[in-house]
Amino acid sequence: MPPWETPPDQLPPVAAVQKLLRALADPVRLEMVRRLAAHPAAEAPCSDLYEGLNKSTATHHFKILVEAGILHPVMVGPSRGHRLRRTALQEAVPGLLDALTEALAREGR
Amino acid sequence: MPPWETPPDQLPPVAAVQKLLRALADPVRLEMVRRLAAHPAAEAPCSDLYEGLNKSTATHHFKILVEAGILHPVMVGPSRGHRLRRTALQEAVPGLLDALTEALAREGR
DNA sequence: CTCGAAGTACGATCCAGATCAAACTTACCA
DNA sequence: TGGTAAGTTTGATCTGGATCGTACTTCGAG
Repeated sequence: MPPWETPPDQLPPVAAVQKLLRALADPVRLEMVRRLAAHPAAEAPCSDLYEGLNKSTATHHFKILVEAGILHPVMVGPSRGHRLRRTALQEAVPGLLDALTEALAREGR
Repeated sequence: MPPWETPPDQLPPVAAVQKLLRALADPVRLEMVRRLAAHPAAEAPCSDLYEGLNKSTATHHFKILVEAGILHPVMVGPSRGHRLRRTALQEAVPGLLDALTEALAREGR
């Protein structure tokens, strides 16, 4: 979907709470976000963020996360990837991302 | 489902993050929780928490919220109702409920 | 004891969305 | 200039879960 890399100013706005929750409520997508959040750069190529999934299914999930304003599609080195929109999320729903990642960590994930 | 009122010690445990998100990701249920959170006593009869819904559909949603550990079925005055399990939730996923209610309030809801 | 109001249980329907396979696109590398 | 690796697109399928109507339960008021 990104011809090269989407300019940060024409990214979709972070969605409303309800849509955010919908996006995060899927186990596959939650895991994607968890891995990105764990990543130091909060940035990774697509294939690092899932396993045991058809590629087209992964694309489907990425699209939902991007449209919810959670991920930013970027180029990571040679291949495509995504960046977690930490500050935008923090602005939209302060504390949400932290609450989730901490709780997931405590669950042993 | 409650013969009279469920003893607090045999309530279902608060579910894992993923299941919590699933429970909250539905517009009807999110609104139910929002109204309860807004309520001073965090407690209300069923029918105060939704509108324009078939009663059996409402029961369905309540069941999901109870099984996720978000609500506690109780007697509110003469009729049945639910209480928001604030402290249990705060223990399980600190900050989540606050983050959501604040963001919803800022959305104008 | 019956009536009505408030929820619950059950069964049926219906649709969003999760999944996959296959074909196509792009970019990099030999 | 192929070839391969990584994603995307498209189209099809299938299932979880949201919804409703109807019947049943329970409680309080008369």
